[in-house]
Amino acid sequence: MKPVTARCDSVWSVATIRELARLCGVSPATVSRVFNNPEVVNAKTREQVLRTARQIGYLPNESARTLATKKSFMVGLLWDTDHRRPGWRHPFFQEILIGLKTALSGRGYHLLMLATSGEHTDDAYVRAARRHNLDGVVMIDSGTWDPSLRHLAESGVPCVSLDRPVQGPKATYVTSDNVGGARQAVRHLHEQGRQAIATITGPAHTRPGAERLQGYQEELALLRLPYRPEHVAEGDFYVTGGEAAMRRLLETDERPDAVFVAGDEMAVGALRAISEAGLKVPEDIAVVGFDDIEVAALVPPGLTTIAQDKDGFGAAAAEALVSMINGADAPPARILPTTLVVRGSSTRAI
Amino acid sequence: MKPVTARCDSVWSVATIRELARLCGVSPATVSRVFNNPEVVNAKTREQVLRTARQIGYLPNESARTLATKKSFMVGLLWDTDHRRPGWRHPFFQEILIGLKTALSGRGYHLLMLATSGEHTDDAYVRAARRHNLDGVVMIDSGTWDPSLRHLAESGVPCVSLDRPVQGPKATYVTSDNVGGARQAVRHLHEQGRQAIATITGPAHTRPGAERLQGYQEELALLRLPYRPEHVAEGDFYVTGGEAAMRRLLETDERPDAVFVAGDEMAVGALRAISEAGLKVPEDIAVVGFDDIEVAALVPPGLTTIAQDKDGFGAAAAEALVSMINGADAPPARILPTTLVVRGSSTRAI
DNA sequence: ACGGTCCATGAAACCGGTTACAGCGAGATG
DNA sequence: CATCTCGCTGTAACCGGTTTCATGGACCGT
Repeated sequence: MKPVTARCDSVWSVATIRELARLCGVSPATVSRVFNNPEVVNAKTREQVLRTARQIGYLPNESARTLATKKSFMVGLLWDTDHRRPGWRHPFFQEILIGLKTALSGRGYHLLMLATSGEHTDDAYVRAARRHNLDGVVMIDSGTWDPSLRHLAESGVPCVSLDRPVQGPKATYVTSDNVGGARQAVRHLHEQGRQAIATITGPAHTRPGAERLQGYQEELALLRLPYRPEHVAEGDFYVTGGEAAMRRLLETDERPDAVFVAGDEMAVGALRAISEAGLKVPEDIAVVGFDDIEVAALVPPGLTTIAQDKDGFGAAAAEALVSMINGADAPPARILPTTLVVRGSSTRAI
Repeated sequence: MKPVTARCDSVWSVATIRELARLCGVSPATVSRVFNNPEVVNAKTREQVLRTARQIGYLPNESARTLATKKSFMVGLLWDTDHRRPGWRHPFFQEILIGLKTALSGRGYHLLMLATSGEHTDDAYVRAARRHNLDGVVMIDSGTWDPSLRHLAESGVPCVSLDRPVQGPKATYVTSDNVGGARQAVRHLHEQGRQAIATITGPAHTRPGAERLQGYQEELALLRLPYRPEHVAEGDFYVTGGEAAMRRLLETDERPDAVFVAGDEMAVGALRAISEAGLKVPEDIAVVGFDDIEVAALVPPGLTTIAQDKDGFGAAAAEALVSMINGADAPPARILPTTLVVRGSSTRAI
């Protein structure tokens, strides 16, 4: 009998481990073992405990468990609150987020998006991480965040950064081969017969921005194409910045016949500026972007772009994090290869 | 003096409340009060405790705190693992996620994305919520998830669902005025002089899908336009589904001169199908979408659409959740108004 | 000098798990 | 039969906070 679960709130019958132990006539320790170390407990006892647990709806309390073991199985997601710079608000990172969550999930880790409760000290995130017993932390490039990042890297909390280099005993990063990708882009444009290849860059203080510019310059040199500073315009990684930058490029003395844009969002802006100027893509100007976010495929005539391995980001981050959590030293940085995706914006015929 | 922070691992000096209490010559209880109930403790003691806390880098352990208080200040995010249906993977929900996180953050709540550790029972989420002492839960429409949802609504955990109706003592939902929005769309098309207005719907088993279809039908009736079943094609809320649906519409005996598409992603697909068929938007066929996700503004000729109040979703959800957490009964459902955003796809001249 | 408030604090139990260590009984071994 | 192993289980301390309740002292009015 004992229909303890009389009321509809049966679900809320808060059963503790001692309660369950009492019902089974064993000690709490044994119950604990049933869940954490099943093989050491006698098969019959084990079955009975499991059965009873199911009956009364016993669920271990994770807070208590974390308190005792110091493992939370949670990874913190550092969310830049400065919405003006490319943070999680950027479509690229939104697409990454999914992959990251999936990869972590697969390894049994939860993802905690911390409330950045107003306090904006350098160590706000380290503090948050420690308060919550986070097993690890993921953060993305955030321009001027260095102090925060350094604190984290030094704190000993396993930490992987996306796109921004960081090294420490328990800190590493994953990024795309930005230099190589940019070179692919320029080479492709050159192979299409373009000669005056301009570029729209990301903000100079961001790592991807700087590296993609570097790749652009390197490949120009290799191809023995002239480097013209007036053919370099800085954007902000978003549509409007790309549009403005393109307008500036169109006003230069010698109009470019191609432009490598260091981000798809900006590239979409560039397309718009070009069409507003009454010019055609790719006939008058060929465009190659970077990222391969969803819009790239959707905007006519189809944006040729350097695709980043977005699922790879999440997977690599999760893998590095978990290995560090399990005691390993920080693995070397992962530089993910990029691939050229050819669409209409750089080729006459699709 | 006292450069306690000699070693780099100073940050890791795990200070407990008893340690801090000892250093200050007070009891743990007092220290606890300093942080939770500052006004009841003597000003001098308080200052001293705070100072010492800063010196030794004391941080309260949230797990211990949660264990004792049963409040975690965490809200769970239910993440549909079934990637075939419109879940968090859909751009619309990605845009919502930002707002939700921000709104919750502002109220001091963290957002926990739970690992759905393989177990696919109806009550998996209730169990997860209880294990982690979640203060509340947010979930999105997920088609066939009803059992899960019901479990949650009955469990007593404060819970707000996005887009899918649910009612319970601690459960409510927020959604857009899908019927009204659809009617706005149809009316707009009619005002542009269109007569044969078709529609591409979301999957019939989704709530927004059904409601937008209903709005379409209602407005047709009101305008005394004929309702033709062959002018209704079902999509999947994604680009490819919209494209396929549009192709079917183009094959009907009487070709429509306008189409209301119940989602921007699908609308983009529709645009593509139309252009592939050698037709022009808006000259031959006018298109109105739903959602106003980012691409809507980017894809030529600009997608006229029914905008959902994305920030409103997050804000309303957070508000409802927090009020329930604080003891209030479930507030009534919030139906957010939609607004018509006119772009090139429905008007000859922008 | 005395009883009553009020303020500030401390002692100790409690939240719900984990785990080091000790103990016990059964079977194997000499 | 004594002893040793081994498999299984229980005791109790511990994780790091919170909170109830009791208490001690300062201050007040009479």
